[in-house]
Amino acid sequence: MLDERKLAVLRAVVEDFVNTNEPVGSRALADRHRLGVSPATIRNDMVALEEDGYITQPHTSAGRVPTDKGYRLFVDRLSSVKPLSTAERRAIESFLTGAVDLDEIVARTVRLLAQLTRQVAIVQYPSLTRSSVQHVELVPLGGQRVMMVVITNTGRVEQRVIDGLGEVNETAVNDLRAMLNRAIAGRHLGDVPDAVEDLPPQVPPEHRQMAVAVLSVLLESLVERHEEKIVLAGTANLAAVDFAASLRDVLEALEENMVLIRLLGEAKDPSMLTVRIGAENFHEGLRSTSIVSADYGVGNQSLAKIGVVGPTRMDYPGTMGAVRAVARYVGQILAGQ
Amino acid sequence: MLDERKLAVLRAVVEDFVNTNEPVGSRALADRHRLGVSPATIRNDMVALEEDGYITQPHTSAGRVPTDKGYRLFVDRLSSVKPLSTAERRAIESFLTGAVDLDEIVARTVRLLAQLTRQVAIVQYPSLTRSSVQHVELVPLGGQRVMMVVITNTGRVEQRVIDGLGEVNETAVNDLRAMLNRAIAGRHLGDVPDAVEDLPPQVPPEHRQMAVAVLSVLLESLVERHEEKIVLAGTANLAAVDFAASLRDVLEALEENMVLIRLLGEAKDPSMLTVRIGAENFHEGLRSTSIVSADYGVGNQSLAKIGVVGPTRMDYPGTMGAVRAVARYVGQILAGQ
DNA sequence: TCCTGGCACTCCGTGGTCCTCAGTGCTAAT
DNA sequence: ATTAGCACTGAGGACCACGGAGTGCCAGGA
Repeated sequence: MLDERKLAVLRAVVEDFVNTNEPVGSRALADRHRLGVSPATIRNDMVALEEDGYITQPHTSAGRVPTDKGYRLFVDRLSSVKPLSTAERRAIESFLTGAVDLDEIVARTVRLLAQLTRQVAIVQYPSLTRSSVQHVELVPLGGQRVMMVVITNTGRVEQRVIDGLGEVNETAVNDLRAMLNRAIAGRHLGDVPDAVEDLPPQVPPEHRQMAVAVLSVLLESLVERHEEKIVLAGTANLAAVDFAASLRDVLEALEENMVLIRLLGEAKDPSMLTVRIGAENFHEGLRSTSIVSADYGVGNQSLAKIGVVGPTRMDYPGTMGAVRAVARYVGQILAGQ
Repeated sequence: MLDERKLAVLRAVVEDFVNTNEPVGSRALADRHRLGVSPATIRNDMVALEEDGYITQPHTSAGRVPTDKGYRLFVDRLSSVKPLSTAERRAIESFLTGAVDLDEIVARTVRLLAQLTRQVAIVQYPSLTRSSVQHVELVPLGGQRVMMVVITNTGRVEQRVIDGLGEVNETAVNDLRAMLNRAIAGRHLGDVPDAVEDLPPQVPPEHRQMAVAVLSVLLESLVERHEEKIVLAGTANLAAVDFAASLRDVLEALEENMVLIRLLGEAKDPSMLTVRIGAENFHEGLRSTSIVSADYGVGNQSLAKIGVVGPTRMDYPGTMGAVRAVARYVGQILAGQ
């Protein structure tokens, strides 16, 4: 059905269209790529490709444009991830080193990725679930309130004020803190529920109410808010593109954190590059965009995702290379913390 | 020079242009507004207004459009802040109540403001400088590291890891923590430098190095990062507007936090509404936008600013009303925390 | 003195026509 | 199977005419 040459034609169509943003015709193709055949032959191949739905014509006497299906084939079989230039690698390193805390690492990463790809970059904060507890701090705030601060090994800090505990006794708080840390320091957050299960009976009855309240907030804060935090950069790069959908729809989608989280979350193969093209995205406003995403983490433990959103007409090999490289570097930086 | 009627004409021009986004002519003005004079008279007034630079013509046979100077006069003398409808007030309340922590208050506020004004909203986190210390926590992390967590009365939490302290002695940390809290709990952050000045001599010599290191990081974290944090929402609303400058430039400016901070910071009259129109903004990309900003705070203590960015052609009275109302509500919410 | 109706003028935007041109599909020849 | 040749198609640009909105100016009236 699709012989070697037809595939070469498809590849050429994708590459040219990405470069020029104009429908590409058989003559231009024969000129720019050494396909070794005449425009007429290319035309015949194009008819076949169009029948199979890989390319399409905006109107009768125009050149061809890849369809989502065409891009999909291109990404899967016709291209390879483009490694970064050494200049780009150096840029990454100088950009990411010197960040003092997690917030800054994330902020720099997202800006770096936006700059490298000239598109919109998304970085998700390291998931709490997969990291482990470094320390739990309980601070009596006066009145009936206690502030709980959970510090993870990825440098993330989660804080919550717990109210309505009845009388807060300072030594009771100290005891509870010590007990908590003994039970869960060093554990993966996923293991925390099991680890604290049998704590309440060990607390003297007069403070048990407080202990239960603190534990329930602790557990709640681990499950509830774990993967919510996301950062964007490079939205200005969208202004240069003309979308089939209105720019407004795209910007609106990007402001919905829940949408982005789902987008990143839908990776097929963890720890691999994932590419979702055009209508493969469930969200209306993102029907004419593609998303390239990857996991990052420490060792082979995935902590969260990063990704890039751009027009379906994007430089897939280059974008994939940038996303992969940045994901790796961030992992290294986090490991070094 | 500018009699009552000319001012009325200017007001009418601004209002109509904001509504229709089309140059407004003398006939349309005479029809829509009860000015009590004929189009010819209005034309004469328009000539005067144009000579004084308040309005201008895109081309010879077109209607008039307000200039920045025209908007300025309109805002200063010809309009009043428009109070919100009761429906809008109710929306604010239901939107802001139920937020559990500072992050959520800020996030909800910025989205609320974007929604009310249908423009881009900016909210600055409450300044550390003007709030006071609730508690300082020091947590030994093992090795030579200590984590410092400063909790303020506005619910903000500032954390820092301090490294390279030499041997970290647990009791020394406990002593230092107690001493620190005695010295600065309840104080305004601005007073902290004075309050800790005479602490080092009170620390036993063998732990003095650690104490000095902790103090210097504490002071540094108060001055350095105090007003950096800013949140945006509603950029999608920009897509509907056509700017003189390219949309890209505007989006780029909005991504530069430092620019936004300066913009908000340049309020003339603290605790009042500030409006900066078009070229009054120092930043290139924002020459065709206006910014309406206001302080918010608890009592008469200003903590930070909120603002709205939109085209110079914006509904000033409505926007000002929304900004003022939201600023007040946020203040109340923060006070209740 | 100020306002107004009338009038000639200007220029934008629209719609129609024509033409060019890139690109196609088809057919016949190699 | 490939290619050259050719007729056909539709988008887009140039050109033009025209209607309409809006102006500036002037002369007459309150």
